[in-house]
Amino acid sequence: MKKFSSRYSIAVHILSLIALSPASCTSDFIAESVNTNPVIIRRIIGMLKKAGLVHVRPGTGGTYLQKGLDEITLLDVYRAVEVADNGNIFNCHEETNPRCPVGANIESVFRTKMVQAQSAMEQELDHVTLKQLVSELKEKSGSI
Amino acid sequence: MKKFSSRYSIAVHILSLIALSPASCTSDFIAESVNTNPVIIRRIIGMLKKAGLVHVRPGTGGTYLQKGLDEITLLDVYRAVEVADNGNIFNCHEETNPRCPVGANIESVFRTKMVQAQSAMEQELDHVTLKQLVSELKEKSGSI
DNA sequence: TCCGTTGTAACTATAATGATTACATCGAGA
DNA sequence: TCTCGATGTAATCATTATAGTTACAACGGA
Ligand code: FES
Ligand code: FES
Repeated sequence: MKKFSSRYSIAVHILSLIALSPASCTSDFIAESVNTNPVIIRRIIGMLKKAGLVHVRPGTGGTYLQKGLDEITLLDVYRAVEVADNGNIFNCHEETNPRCPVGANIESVFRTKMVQAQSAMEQELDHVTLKQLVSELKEKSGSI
Repeated sequence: MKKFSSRYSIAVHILSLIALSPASCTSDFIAESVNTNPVIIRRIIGMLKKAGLVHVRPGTGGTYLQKGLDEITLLDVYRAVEVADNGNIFNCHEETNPRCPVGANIESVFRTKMVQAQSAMEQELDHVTLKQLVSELKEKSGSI
């Protein structure tokens, strides 16, 4: 890799904007705050919708939270958009030489350790709700 | 992203093989266990060498650990090969609209949370030494 | 001196990402 | 009912990381 897709930070941005903005949040409006193309926004909103985090008013336009701010954690958002193939961020090279004791067994040992490490990260994300994040945002920006 | 590069799992594989194999570990020998091209192995060994984890006998051939197995953690290996640009695995979209309260402030708030999550993962990796990993490998494979 | 090995450069193919254009569809309001 | 703005989505393109491969100079022990 290098880095995760910026889908994640954009998704958090979108949800925060919806939470804070009194205006109707169309993809054009959001795109202006994020500073990207509206289609990028719509794609990400599509994933958030599929995860049950928001609903959209088709035709008329506008995206709205489907849950309370304190019911959405950063982990929920992460899961909604990250799409780490089957959820694992660590890659294990496949098809090692089975006749070598290391090649035959290292995969399961390595994988176990990686699952632990990844879980530690995800638990951390699970402890932060959008409510907390948005309140920190408000502090920094004075008011909206 | 999707996933981290398999460089990481291959690096762990290489170090484990060196620790367990009585034979001289040339890139060809290692490549056969990992089941890939020797050049891939040499590239990764180059990174491990730069990190001070192994040394190589040029000319003659063979790679050897430069530290004790209990002095090398999975975090050391991760740092040696992962090259997550400047070390951050989470991406934050840049150049948001500074005139929008969310765009102006979300980056620093988001970044703080991500650093915490990433640290939790890295701490987990720091708690596993190659010694532990290799001993688990031995258990699974009987003996070498 | 020979010969196997290392260290790199160069090239290719594949895949993910981000951006963009295009357009069918929807739905509220005139 | 018709219009108009918004959504949903397909298609295309440029950029970048990765993995694999060939080629070859440099090294150093036998
Ligand atoms: S087999 Fe996955 S670590 Fe080498
Ligand atoms: S500015 Fe980085 S989250 Fe939108």
